[in-house]
Amino acid sequence: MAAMLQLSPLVSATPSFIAPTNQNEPKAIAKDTSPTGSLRNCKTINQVKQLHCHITKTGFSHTPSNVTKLISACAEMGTFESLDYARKAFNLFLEEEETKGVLFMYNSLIRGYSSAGLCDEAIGLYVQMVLQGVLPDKFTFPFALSACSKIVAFCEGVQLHGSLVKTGLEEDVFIGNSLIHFYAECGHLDYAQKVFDEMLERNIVSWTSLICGYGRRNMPKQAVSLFFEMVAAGVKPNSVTMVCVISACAKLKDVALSERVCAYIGESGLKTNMLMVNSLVDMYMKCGATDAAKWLFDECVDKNLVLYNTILSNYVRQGLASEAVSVVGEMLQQGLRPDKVTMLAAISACAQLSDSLSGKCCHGYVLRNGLEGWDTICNAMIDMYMKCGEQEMACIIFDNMSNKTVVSWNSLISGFIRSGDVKSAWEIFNEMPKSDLVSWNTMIGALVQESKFEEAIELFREMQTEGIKGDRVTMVEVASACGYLGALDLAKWTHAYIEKSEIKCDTRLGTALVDMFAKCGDPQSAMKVFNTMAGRDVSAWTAAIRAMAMEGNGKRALELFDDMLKQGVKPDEVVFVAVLTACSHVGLLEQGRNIFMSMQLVHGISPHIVHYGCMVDLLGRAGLLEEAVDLIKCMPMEPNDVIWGTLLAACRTHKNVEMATYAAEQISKLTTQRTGIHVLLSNIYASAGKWADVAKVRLQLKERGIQKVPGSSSIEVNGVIHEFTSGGDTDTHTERSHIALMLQEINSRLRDAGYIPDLDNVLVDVDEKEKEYLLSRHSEKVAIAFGLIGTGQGVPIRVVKNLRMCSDCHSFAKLVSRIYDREIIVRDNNRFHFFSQGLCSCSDYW
DNA sequence: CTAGGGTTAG
Repeated sequence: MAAMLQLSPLVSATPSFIAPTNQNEPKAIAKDTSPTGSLRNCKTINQVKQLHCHITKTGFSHTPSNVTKLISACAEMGTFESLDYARKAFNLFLEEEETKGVLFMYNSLIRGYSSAGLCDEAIGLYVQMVLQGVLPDKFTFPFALSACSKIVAFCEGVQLHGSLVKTGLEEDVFIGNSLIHFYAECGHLDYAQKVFDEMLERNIVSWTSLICGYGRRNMPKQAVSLFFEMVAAGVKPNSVTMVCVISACAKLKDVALSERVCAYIGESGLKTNMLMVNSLVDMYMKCGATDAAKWLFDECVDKNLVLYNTILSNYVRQGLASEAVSVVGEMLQQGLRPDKVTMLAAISACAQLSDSLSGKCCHGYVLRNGLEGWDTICNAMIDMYMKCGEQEMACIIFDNMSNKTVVSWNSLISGFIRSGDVKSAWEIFNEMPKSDLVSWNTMIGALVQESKFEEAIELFREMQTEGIKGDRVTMVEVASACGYLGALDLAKWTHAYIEKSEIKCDTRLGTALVDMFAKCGDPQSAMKVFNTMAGRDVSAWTAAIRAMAMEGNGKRALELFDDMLKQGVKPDEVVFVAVLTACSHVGLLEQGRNIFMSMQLVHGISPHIVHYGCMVDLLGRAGLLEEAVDLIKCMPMEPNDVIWGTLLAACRTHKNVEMATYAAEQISKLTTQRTGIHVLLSNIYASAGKWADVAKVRLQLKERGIQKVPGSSSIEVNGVIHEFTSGGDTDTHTERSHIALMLQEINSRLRDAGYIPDLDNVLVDVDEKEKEYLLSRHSEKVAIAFGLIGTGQGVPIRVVKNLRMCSDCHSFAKLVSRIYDREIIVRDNNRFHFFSQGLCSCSDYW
């Protein structure tokens, strides 16, 4: 403390710390008759210095009253320089004088430091004053507490609370309000509420502080109900209260509730000020009432920078980048200077539009205005350059950052993943000093994107051992991985994990869970999740409809679609794909036709080529190949390889080689072709025994370097996923001899029951014996055999196959389900087959 | 003396 007091040497006439004054400063002294009194009129620190110098020369005495005036003038300015000047004058005074009158100086300085954000200084000064034996008063505590609130200095604030209880000041309403604010800012709403409850006297600030506290701690419901409680208690809100409660409404995204709250603006006769307009615009934007927000915004005559920034950030958040760009234009026209918040939004808009030219303009503006010191700005630029495909530029910014945050690293990682450079992403992920939840989520998401589902789950486990808990985003990725794997036990575990960890299941996660259970062949669980979901949007309904479609329950899928329409959910393109797929899976021909017609006529949605594909599939599967071709011919767009491929698949089902050849000819005219189509065509020729044509197609495949995707089936046994590839990969499996024996046993029991292998399904030209052998090694058969070994009686066998199941395997599974009295569920690449007692849920229509 | 607006990555 002594050292602190000796910071400045004792000076008599002119204080040594007075900097040379700027003679061009407006003269505050000019009309002055009482020199010390005019200190408070000073607008700049140089005026103060000049005046101070002047009155020191003319016999200024360092009386408590004079020094207090000097200090409060400086503290009021709140600049580092003015505070420094005040502090030095104060220290000087402390050395000359006793403690008389020093309390006011402490109060002014603590307030100055606190409002300038120099909170540590403010708290330090409070400590100094107590050590010096100066008793804080009812003004000291609010200043000191506000400093503690700003830097979330919980322990210090609690000590202050303790001391003020001793001084008996806790009944003061200002102090109570400061305590509420302090505890709320520290996240202890329980303590804030307790202070509020125990207050003997409350005013509007008490209510507002608590409402604001709840709102900011993401408890907007409590904030709004406290507001209604306040109104019911007869307390009138003021504009600050309204700003707080409106921002809570924005978080709830509830327009109706917001309107109820806003009714009090009129009722209280409150004049709307700039801050209120701003919070209203923000609220309407966040509630999705963009038109209302824009109307208010346009009505406002003297828009300020913050209002522009509000609408701008919201446009960017909603992905309306071009709207944002036009707002920036308007703003520049009004002569407003973009600040760092504006630039943040502008840079994000450039990122969304992949507009590196405008992005570079923003970059230039940032450099010219010295905004590159803000890490958020640099992070946004990294993201922008990455999204514009300029990795080098992003890396330069990253390398030049002196204060890299975890967001900087994460922006680089996600940028590399987006550009397909997963290797670099991994390097950064492993290299970064501190990874957070977002980093892990990004990497897990990348693995899911790469179809490395087991690795994704593995990384999720690793993340937990690192002590990082998953959130909604993590679980959406994990659920999606489970779905692709078709691993029901893992899926159940994931669902339980979400419930146990109290992860809030929002619409997105709920939808992911419905999809997961559907893909794992558990439509009951899928529907259970769906039925408990709160805000079901069109994608949630789509997931449920798809679940029913995959199960082959076309009727229920259509019922769900009807329910959705009845509940007023607007259908989109995607849901029609699910509904039409459901129709084609069970051959609901008329319903499918009607729904397809209703798309344009009732819902105003023009069918996309995908929807035509669904119709071709529906007609083709039903054997109406001619009608399918007619539909293709009158499509408003050029048919692509998928359309012809769908027709080709139908030709295979109905063994129409002639039309298959026609479809194949059409495909060969197209420049873009998928692998699957060639394989399909060669399979059709193979089934028909046209081995010369098969060879031709195979040669084409080889020439283009296209490889046939090998059939592969997986099955989860005791939490481990076993994968079998068609054509003898069982050799690598540890249970290979068991599986081979089991397959032999199954085949002989099936043969006794009258099973004859359908050799049409073997697509290579070999002798009968060899065909039979190859057929018996289809991956789903191997997986079923392994399932029979590895699981107990009564446990359903669940197999996931990457390709469409062949008809021989289908008959095989039906028979096994009867002879071994087991439920078998096979998910192929687009639907499920539930085998039980010799029958399949698809009634052999698939 | 106490309460209030806009902020990047998954």
